[in-house]
Amino acid sequence: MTVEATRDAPAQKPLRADAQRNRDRLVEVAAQAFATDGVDASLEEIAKRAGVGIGTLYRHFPTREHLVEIVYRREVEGLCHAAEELARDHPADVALELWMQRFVDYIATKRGLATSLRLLLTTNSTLFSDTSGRVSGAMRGLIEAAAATGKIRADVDASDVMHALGGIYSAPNTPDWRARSGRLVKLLMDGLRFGAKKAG
Amino acid sequence: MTVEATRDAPAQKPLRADAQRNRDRLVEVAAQAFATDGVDASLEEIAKRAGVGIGTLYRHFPTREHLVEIVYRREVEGLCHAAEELARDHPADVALELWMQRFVDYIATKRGLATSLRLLLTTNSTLFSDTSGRVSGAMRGLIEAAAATGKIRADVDASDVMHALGGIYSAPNTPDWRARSGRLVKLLMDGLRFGAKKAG
DNA sequence: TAAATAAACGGAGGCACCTCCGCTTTAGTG
DNA sequence: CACTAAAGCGGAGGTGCCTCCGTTTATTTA
Repeated sequence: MTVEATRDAPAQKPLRADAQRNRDRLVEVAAQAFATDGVDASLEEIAKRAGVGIGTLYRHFPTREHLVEIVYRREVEGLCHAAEELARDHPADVALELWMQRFVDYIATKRGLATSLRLLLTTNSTLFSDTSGRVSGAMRGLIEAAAATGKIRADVDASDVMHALGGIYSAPNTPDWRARSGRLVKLLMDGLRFGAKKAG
Repeated sequence: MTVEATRDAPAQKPLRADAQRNRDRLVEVAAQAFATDGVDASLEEIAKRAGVGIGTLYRHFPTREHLVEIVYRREVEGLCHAAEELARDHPADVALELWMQRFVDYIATKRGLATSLRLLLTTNSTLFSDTSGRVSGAMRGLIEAAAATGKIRADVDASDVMHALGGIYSAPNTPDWRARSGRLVKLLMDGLRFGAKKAG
């Protein structure tokens, strides 16, 4: 109840240089750890690998969920950024294919974080809308570009493709999941290329 | 991979007398502990208070969620049983009112278990359908009885009342939540009694 | 009732969580 | 540069989780 310059605009002031460094390092290491060992990766281990004390980790991320959320958002960010980059550096159909392969990795991560994410997605209502919108937006961009340049058939849209990728979300857990998903993407691409420019 | 009389009909054989005793005791104590301290109550403490070792607790309930689920189902069971009992021992409108007061306790518990339950309800798909059906069924019985005997107005049904109680679920967490909910029930009952037998 | 056996018990031990607070580092100021 | 306040660091320590396995107890059989 102490009255003390209660800040109401929480436009967080920039972190001190060392703090920012540590924070970045932590997220980096955590992303790796979650990917390798699942959401239950030891936070103490993460702190150690990032070369900081456990206290530092907890100051930056008060709960495991905070850290998971940051890592997940970063993943989404990376995926969207990759879309732009691939679009710049490759023919539209190749960009789309490469991106979908990366999308498989994203799903893999998402599955790894499943338990925590489920909770986060029901709790933190903005998380779902933020991320799913961004991802499908990135995909739409790639598809429209590929269709516009005649590299893939023009009679499909982003939601069709997203739907076609649905299988990746579901039937899981086998050790060959990743390989299978890769093949699914290839298959889908063949289908998309078939008939390109024909229907135009 | 050892082949060894794999039982396929898991009609669980009755527990040994002492085991059953311990199990009952654990659930009892856990219900109390969860109500008092929330879902994060110490399992070791629960075991101790139940007079058993922590190993025993874990043998019966491999995870905290198992225990939470059992406690929750027991709560639902109790609530439904109370409906029958109250209906037997009181005039229909009084039974309904008393039952709704108890319903408030149930909601309180449910809120206490919130985090775990949310996870359970998205994971364990039968849990939701089982319990919500039973509870609203019990309520419907009481309401129809009260309406049939002319103790409350006849132009409402169970889903109306459930809806009217919606406020109890939502706006929460203030220390006077329970008192407020109690008043809400009273208010609702007055409304239900008003016009009884008039419209018949 | 005594012996045999399957079921259940319980708590020590190892690991992870998370808080707390004395120490260190940074970023300003003169 | 020297100084200082504020920001950040880190890890010891107290607590809870959960597994593992030697010991105890209920039940069955003779």
